[in-house]
Amino acid sequence: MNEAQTYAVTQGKGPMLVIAGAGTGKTRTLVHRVAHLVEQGVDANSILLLTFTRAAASEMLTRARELNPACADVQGGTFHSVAHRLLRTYGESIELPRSFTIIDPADVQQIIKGVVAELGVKQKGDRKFPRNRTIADLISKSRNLELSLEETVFRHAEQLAGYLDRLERVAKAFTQAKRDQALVDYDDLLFLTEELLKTQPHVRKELGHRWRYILVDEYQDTNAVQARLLEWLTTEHQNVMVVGDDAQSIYAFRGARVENILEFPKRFINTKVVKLERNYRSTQPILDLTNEVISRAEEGFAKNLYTEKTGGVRPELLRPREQKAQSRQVMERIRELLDQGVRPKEIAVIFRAGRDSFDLESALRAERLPFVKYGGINFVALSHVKDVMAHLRVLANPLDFLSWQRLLMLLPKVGPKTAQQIIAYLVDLNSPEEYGPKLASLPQATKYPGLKNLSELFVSLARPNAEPIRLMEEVLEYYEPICVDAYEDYPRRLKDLKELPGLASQSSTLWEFLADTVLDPPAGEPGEVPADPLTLSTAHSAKGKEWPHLFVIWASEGRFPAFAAMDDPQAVEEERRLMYVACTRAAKSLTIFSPQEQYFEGTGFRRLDVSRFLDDLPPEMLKKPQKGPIFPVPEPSSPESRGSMSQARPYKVGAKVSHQAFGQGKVMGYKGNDKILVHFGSHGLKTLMLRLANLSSV
DNA sequence: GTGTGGGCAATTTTT
DNA sequence: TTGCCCACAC
Ligand SMILES: Nc1ncnc2c1ncn2[C@@H]1O[C@H](COP(=O)(O)OP(=O)(O)OP(=O)(O)O)[C@@H](O)[C@H]1O
Repeated sequence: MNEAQTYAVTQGKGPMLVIAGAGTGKTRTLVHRVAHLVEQGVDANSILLLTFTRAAASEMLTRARELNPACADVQGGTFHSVAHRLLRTYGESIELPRSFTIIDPADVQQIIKGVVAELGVKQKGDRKFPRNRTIADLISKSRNLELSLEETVFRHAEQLAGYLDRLERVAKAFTQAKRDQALVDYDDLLFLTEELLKTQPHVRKELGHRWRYILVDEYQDTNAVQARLLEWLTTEHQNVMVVGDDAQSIYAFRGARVENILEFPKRFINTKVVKLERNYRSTQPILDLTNEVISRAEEGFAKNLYTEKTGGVRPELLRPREQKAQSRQVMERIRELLDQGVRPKEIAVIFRAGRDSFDLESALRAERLPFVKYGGINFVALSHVKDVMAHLRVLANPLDFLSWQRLLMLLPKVGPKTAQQIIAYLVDLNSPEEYGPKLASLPQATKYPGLKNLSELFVSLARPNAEPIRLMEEVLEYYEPICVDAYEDYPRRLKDLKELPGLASQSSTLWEFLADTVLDPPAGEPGEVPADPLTLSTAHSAKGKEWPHLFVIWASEGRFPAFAAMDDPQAVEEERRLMYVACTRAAKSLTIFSPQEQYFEGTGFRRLDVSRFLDDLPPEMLKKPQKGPIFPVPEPSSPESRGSMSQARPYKVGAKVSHQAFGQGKVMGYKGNDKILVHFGSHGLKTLMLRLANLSSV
């Protein structure tokens, strides 16, 4: 710990703000402070650590425990998960039903869909009517920004202004539908908790006593209601430490307010402000690049990070012709690193959007290189997984008609109408013991034989204290035949379902399991968790992490920044910060790929420029492919003809050449037309793709 | 009312 | 590649 870090770690009571750039040890300081407090005799139970993801919380707590085993009892989680726990305990005092369940964005969209149909606000053939997803995002945005829907539409979706009155009706009906079914969405968790703390002084007091120290990581990405929650939780003692970096604020799109961190000292009087400037993560060449990237932001961030690490390689920009060539080149570079003895765990590939890695994923699978992927679609959003979860959700919440509808429609000959008719009989259900008998005695029971099986399932599921894994096993046994019937591609889906018991076994109660799957969806693809995988991650999901060797792909205009962001200057600035976050994850090497072309349905290939965030950087900061046709050998015009064009053998056998990673070596020969054999003193004989190696003569 | 197949558009980021 | 709408057959 350096001096500034030590100061932050050892400060006594009162508010503190650590605001500093990437890799300066903010998170580490937070962890050490937790351990320090415990060392000083603070009860671990009375410390609350709030983080951006639950994974971050458990990682930090693990690190704290390594410093001091007594940290095991420190409380941690996201704002959402802590809010959930509070509502489970105290929710009844604000008239929240005990049986409330949390819904995910897909459920929200389902409810919106139902509401739109019910209100009849969408005219037939109206092509411009916003998608359910768009409406859901808009409503959430207006809540998080705490603006009226009108204001939100006006600012962020002007093209929908004509639908405003209808959208308002949809929003209202959506709120009512949630209330009727005791459903709580992500935003509700925060706002209901605020209501709880605001209206229930005894709860506030109790919590003020329970949590004497509150620490928050990534504070730049919190929204207005989260900041208020923090104030409510700390009114009693003001022992609050927040850390963050305004230059890394990347969630404004969902209502995060960078003002939270900037104005923290105003909200908490006598705040001690700590700034850190020494970077412990990256080499100087990487910092030179990232400092430059962020210095070009409109806000003019004054970041001046330095390191005492010496040496390091210059970040490099490569311009593959298109997606396939990009994947090939990334694979090639990864192979080189692995050949040098780098572990896959030390390598990550970062990109803007979840789908940006699809092509690379197939390449990795073909080469049997194991990887984990963070970001993009998640496992619990798969429709067959949701089918299964619906059966468990109604066990917890009898009023969850959304789930009833879903599971009823799985029965043969039951569609939306029949499901609604059946649901009309289910409204007075109170507890799972009643489900089986009720379903069996339904007037529709004879006409729809599926109801009998369902009834039997619920008879055996009606065990209030059963472990989630047991319940899961029963539901799966029931559901698997349905899955086979319902989906053409059932083998793949059955394979996914096999992962569910494992997931369920990690929670000890049904409530916990349901909340966990929604609040902490398992990352990436289900199944085998490889021992030493490469990491693929969206830039958002990479926040707060680091890897020795980093590749950023699709750094081209239209992809990063995304087309969708390009006509809103504020969105472009957020993309810039996102690029900064991406690049600052690198410790030792940073290689950026910017494909020159992208294929569009219909119009074919279109040229893409280098991302504006990286354009015009001096070659001292970013090594670029040489311009001009001579060298490196141009990409073949189509993947099929690969190799056949590179006739050039630019180095004589025996010539001395230099390579970015391997240093100096001697050309030993060629392999085919596109591979060169070079002997490097320290690294031995290497076969390199001529096109990618970027050798230079010495 | 339910099930199915064709056509067509859209596709950022996440607790 | 998915997901949604629509028209049509049972
Ligand atoms: N005083 C120190 N001595 C040695 N290593 C340190 C020190 N402080 C931080 N580090 C290391 O620097 C790296 C970055 O630290 P950390 O993740 O805490 O930074 P951060 O400020 O939270 O970064 P970011 O904002 O980019 O997420 C980590 O590998 C950490 O172990």
